[in-house]
Amino acid sequence: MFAPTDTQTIRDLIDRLTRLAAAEEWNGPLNPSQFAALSYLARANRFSRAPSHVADFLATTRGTASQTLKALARKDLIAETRSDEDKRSIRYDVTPAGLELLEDPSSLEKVIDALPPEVAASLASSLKALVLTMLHQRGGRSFGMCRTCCHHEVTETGGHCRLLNVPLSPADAAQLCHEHTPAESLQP
Amino acid sequence: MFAPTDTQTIRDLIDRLTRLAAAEEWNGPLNPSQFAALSYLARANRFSRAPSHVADFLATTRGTASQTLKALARKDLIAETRSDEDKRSIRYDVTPAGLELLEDPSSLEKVIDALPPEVAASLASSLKALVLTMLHQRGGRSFGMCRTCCHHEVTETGGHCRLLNVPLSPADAAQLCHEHTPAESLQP
DNA sequence: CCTTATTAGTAGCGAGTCGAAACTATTGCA
DNA sequence: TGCAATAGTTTCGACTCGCTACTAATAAGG
Repeated sequence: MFAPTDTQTIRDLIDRLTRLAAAEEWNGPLNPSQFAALSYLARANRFSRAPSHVADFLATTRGTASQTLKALARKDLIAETRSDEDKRSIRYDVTPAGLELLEDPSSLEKVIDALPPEVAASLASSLKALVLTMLHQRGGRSFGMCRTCCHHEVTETGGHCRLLNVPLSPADAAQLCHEHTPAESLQP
Repeated sequence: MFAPTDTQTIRDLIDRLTRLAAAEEWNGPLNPSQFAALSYLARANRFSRAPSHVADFLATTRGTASQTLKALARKDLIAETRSDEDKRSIRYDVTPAGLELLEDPSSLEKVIDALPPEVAASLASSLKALVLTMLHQRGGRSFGMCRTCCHHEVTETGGHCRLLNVPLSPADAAQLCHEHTPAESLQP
């Protein structure tokens, strides 16, 4: 009487997990959206910290992202920097106060931490596959790390991005980029 | 140079998956919360369809659940029934229109459907473990099916709930119950 | 009995999400 | 030079969400 794993079951588990995390989480003064935006900014490289990039990452609109970022800026967790080359664009950097807030793990993170490593690895790869498929369907960007990007090139000093034509430090190469394109395509 | 699967990575994937689904999803006129509530009501047994049960399941407050249910009732997707035994309590049943709405799968469900069965099974069991641990921490209920409950008893006519002392049809035993307590505890 | 919790559900408040549309400023293109 | 595309913001309306205060019904204890 083994039911084949129900699609709805998985959908439901993901939904409940997110809700449970959201109910418990509220990292300090932040709601889930604000936390997700802050967490993204802390991991994105300097070319990927504009409102439109945050909107892309969070799968929302620029308008909504703009509001969320303004809320974070009001709390001094991020600071805006206007670009010189393109006077339209803005970059939001995480302040020390923001980084501090990101340090303590949420209850969900603690629970994930307790998973056996091989279970965690398998879970991560399944979820990654789902996310990539969803992204592929909606034409969204993958936002991976530069070192897994097809535009990334390893040099003797560190790395180099062929697309933006800029040198990348090892720290840079471990950050998320909005131009990221996986080096290996989905069907190998 | 294999990074051990990062806790934050998994947290982030779950979050992104939910956001992608939420952005795409919007089943008809429903937002994710309303859809989750409707989906729950369709799967819950007749003892588990009150606002407080929905609140428990969605890990929110009774106030919020009440509003969400009122919104669904305004759209004639659920109908309220007042109890005779306890004049305080209300039960919301899904209407034919509500059931119809639940039929077409969301884009996330389609993507999950495409997973190889063994991957889906492993994913489901990992997620289930995470959800159960989170629930255990916050003292929440598991909302499983009667047939996996420690109060459930198999009889010749179908099943029986020792807790509520009521007979259960096979269909009943496959629904979610707010009194559900797993037959096997977490540490066997 | 009668008083006093306790429980079930609701209303209202304030902050915030979210999509959509309208709007400014800047840049790019032809 | 002009027009379209782009970056970001603002405003609107519907809704979520936690919170507090509230009503009504039930349960418990004297």
